[in-house]
Amino acid sequence: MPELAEVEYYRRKWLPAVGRSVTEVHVHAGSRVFRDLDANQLSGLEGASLEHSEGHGKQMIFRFGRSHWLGVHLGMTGSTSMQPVGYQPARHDHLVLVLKKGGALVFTDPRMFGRIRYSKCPDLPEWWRRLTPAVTSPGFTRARFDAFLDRRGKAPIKAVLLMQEGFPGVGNWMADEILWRARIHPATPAGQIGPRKRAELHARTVDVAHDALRVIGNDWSTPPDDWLFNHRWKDGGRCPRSGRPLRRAPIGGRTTCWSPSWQVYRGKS
DNA sequence: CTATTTGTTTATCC
DNA sequence: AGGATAAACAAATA
Repeated sequence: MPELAEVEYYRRKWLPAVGRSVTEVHVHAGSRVFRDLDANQLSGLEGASLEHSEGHGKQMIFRFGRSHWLGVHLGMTGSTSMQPVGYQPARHDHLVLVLKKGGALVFTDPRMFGRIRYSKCPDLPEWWRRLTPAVTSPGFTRARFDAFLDRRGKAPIKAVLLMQEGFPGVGNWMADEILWRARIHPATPAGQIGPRKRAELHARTVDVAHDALRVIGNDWSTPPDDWLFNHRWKDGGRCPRSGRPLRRAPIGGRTTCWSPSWQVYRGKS
């Protein structure tokens, strides 16, 4: 479920706990969400208080005390929540941080594609520092964008937009929305897109990220009907711009929705 | 029972 | 060697 804006929405769920300390750590040890991490290490959070948090693409990081870093990735079905006093962990809760003045921070994920990271170190951990520039940051330059597209020149642009090292936070619906706004056919090989269309694609990527954060990131509002978003999963859905039927098919390994009458550009020029 | 899912990693193919 | 693609992961839902 979560892409850039949904991740921001969930990250905020834990922010009311800033300044409060952890009294107990409950883990579902051995759960896939911990991967190579020994979940027992998380007991290091006991006694530390939540101090700071950042989001980046689909990743979030929470600092406890001065040197405890907790990373959360929601995968496909993960979510974070803050629960009231006396909360009883549910079946798919993998991490529960009980807070000193009551309540708990919870990470839940039925499918376990999500991931919890933990590091104890003075500075930002390596897995956070190596992230590439956010699409909403000044570091997301045309030069970097061009180099990335050229390097993945044979892959369909839809697949390239989903690559987190180039477009952190972009997921399936955002990629479709970006391509629809830029009027580029999703199967277009990335290297076949000419400079004018690249400028369009770069700009629309930034727009969709900002729009998604504004609309979904705060309170998960429903986007307006002039986005592709509201039409993409409906059978018989129509393009808000051309009024013609939308199409769905797997491209780049993922179900893709586009407007054949609107997204006519297929490369070159 | 089958097909679907807004994600990532690994294996395999080219 | 490095990029492209498919499979695997696991569970809920339609």
